[in-house]
Amino acid sequence: MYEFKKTNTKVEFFGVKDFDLDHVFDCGQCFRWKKESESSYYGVVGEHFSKVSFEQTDGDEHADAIGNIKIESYENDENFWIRYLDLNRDYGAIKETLSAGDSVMEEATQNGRGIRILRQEVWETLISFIISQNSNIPRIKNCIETLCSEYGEEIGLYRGQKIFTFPKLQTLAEVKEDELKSCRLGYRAKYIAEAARQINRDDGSVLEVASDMNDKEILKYLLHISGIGPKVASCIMLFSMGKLNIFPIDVWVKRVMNRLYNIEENDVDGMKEYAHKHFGKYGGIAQQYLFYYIRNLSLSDPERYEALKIAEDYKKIEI
DNA sequence: TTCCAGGTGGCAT
DNA sequence: ATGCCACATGGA
Repeated sequence: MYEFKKTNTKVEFFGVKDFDLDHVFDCGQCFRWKKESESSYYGVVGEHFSKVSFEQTDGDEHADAIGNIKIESYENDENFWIRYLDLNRDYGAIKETLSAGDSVMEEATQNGRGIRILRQEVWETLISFIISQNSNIPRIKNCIETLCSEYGEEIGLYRGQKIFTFPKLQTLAEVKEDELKSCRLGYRAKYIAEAARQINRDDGSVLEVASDMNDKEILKYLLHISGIGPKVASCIMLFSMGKLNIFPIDVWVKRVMNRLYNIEENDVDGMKEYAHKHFGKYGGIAQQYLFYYIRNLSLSDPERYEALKIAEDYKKIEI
């Protein structure tokens, strides 16, 4: 178990296991953390500019590293960061469980070692994943950054860059849809304007208590909001409500489930069933390993990734 | 140029 | 319930 130390503007955790900053911030679950240097990222949590860095103290890069996390922020409540970074969960044990008898997962967990499922703010996650639909990660980041610079609050300057908070519910609920279009959100501008008004009308505090509701209730609430379907709802539940059992299915997960688990590409129910049966309460973590794995493969080793496709085509021909 | 990207809403069967 | 298709935009 780790130890911690803090001051007014700093929180440090020592001896943290199963933690890799790049994998945490770059695995596709969050969009606003920016890499500043090797092993250091900066971003905004709530109202506070924050800088997170990791120093490895033991193990090599191919093993599960042990090291120290340093957070420089006026958000200096260690419990906030423990929850945000999911530090009290034994990811080593989870990886072992998931990998038992599953060579795909063995490779995926190795690839994504040090991933932690963040517990992000519900409102920010909700809007971010409405934006994410039918888009790609670089553009999602751009859209969110523009949205923040237009409607967020400027809280400082860092290395010549203005730093903004994420826009508040009230702010977006009052914005006209036409105005939102200047953020290059495309057709999602309408969804966001409408979603903000709906949530505001429903009393925004539902988002604060949502985590305590059961999965069905949360899903029902989220699905009635404009621009939120099954996939976006799943991501909101997984990345902001601590519902680690939820298994979001997007194009990449469809690909990996099809090519490596041999499930029909459009059989979403079959994939959910498989995840429930084999990944159980850690379905969401498994999903993130798989998502990060297949996406990395397509970027870093296109030949091997394409080979999976070829294998799939060949299988079809055989049948 | 055309195709695709962490899908959803609306409409027709 | 299930199957299409339009929807904005930018990068490959």
